[in-house]
Amino acid sequence: MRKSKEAAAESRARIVATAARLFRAHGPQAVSVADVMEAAGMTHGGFYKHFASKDALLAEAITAMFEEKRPMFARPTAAEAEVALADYAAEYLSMGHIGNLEAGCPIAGLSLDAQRAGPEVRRSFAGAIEGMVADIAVAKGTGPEARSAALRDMMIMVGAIVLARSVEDRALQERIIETAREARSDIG
Amino acid sequence: MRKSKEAAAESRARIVATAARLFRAHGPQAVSVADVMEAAGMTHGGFYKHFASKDALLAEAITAMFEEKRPMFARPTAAEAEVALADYAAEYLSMGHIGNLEAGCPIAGLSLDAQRAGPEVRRSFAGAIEGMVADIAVAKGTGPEARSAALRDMMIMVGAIVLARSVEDRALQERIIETAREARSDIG
DNA sequence: ACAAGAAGATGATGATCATCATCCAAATTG
DNA sequence: CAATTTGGATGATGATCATCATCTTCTTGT
Repeated sequence: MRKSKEAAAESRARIVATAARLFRAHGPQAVSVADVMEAAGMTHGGFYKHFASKDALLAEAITAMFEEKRPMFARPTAAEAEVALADYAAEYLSMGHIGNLEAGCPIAGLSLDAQRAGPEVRRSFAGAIEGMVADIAVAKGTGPEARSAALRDMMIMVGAIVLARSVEDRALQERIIETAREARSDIG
Repeated sequence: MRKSKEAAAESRARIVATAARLFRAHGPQAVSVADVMEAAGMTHGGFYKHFASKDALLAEAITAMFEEKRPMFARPTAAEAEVALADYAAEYLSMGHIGNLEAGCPIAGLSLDAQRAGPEVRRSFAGAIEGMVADIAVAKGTGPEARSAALRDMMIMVGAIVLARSVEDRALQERIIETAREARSDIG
């Protein structure tokens, strides 16, 4: 049955939000279009009324994931950005994040899949990361130095979560997290 | 037709080596058993004479990937290990590595897939990483400090490659590589 | 109010795949 | 050298999936 314009837009948003969770949790290849639609409370049939392809949904879901994170660290001034980033890093480098595939960092959880996907997906991923670098650089001051400092932070955080998730020993995971926190503050 | 004992062992090894390349390059889900067998010069039929399942092959391929890398950094003494690790890091943090999915670092190229796979695969991945941490710690001296230093190196290297591959701008990739090199030497 | 159109449901379709059953020929074994 | 294995080939099988066609029911522009 037909839905009103707002109801349809709501459906569409629900599909994207659901996909953002499921794709991160299990990987896009392991989640079917029907899975997403069912988790969003619909049947598979309506999908192509909203999206041109599964890849198109993935591209949108990726954008949504990054936009969901952005308020946590993006601030207009260096002083505010520095505080926000510190909070974000504290939450990022935590055992909770390791277990939280579903709502965790898309770089740590989806980057390999994005790299292997079509150009549409790759571009949406790359664009989001480039925006994130710029946002984080605000916390690091001005000039090219700030950009490098932002990259340094990001690679430590992403590397730590990827590494920690790959390991099974909980004590080692904690050690990795702790080491990453120290590395971040050692470098400044 | 039946093959001699050595010929069969050679076939098996070729399957593992081929899988190690293909799985890294395209992801295990995107590579079928038939793809691997064909690339190894056989038809799909013989596969289950060698392996219990696709996951069993993936687990073995993962072990093989790590063993292939081990000679590049593992050394018995701290002095030798330090030199070998420096060489390895120089090659690791390079543009060539970014483009070389097929023979690159399995942590940077396959960790998400391993995390999502069955327990057999996860265990083989986790075990290999734990061994690698121990090997790299040799270059960092003794005690728990060495282990942390090894982890710090690893997360920077893995994070840098994951991040660089996710981005499309070549100049930014180079900046990421360069930043990672500096971060490694800043920390020591 | 009515005609046109769109959201979403139901139900194909064609492809791909992991795994299994069989068969064949060469290699072991005794 | 005969009997028996066994590596590998050929060819199902059953499942899953992305995508499409069609139908129904409601919304919306007129």
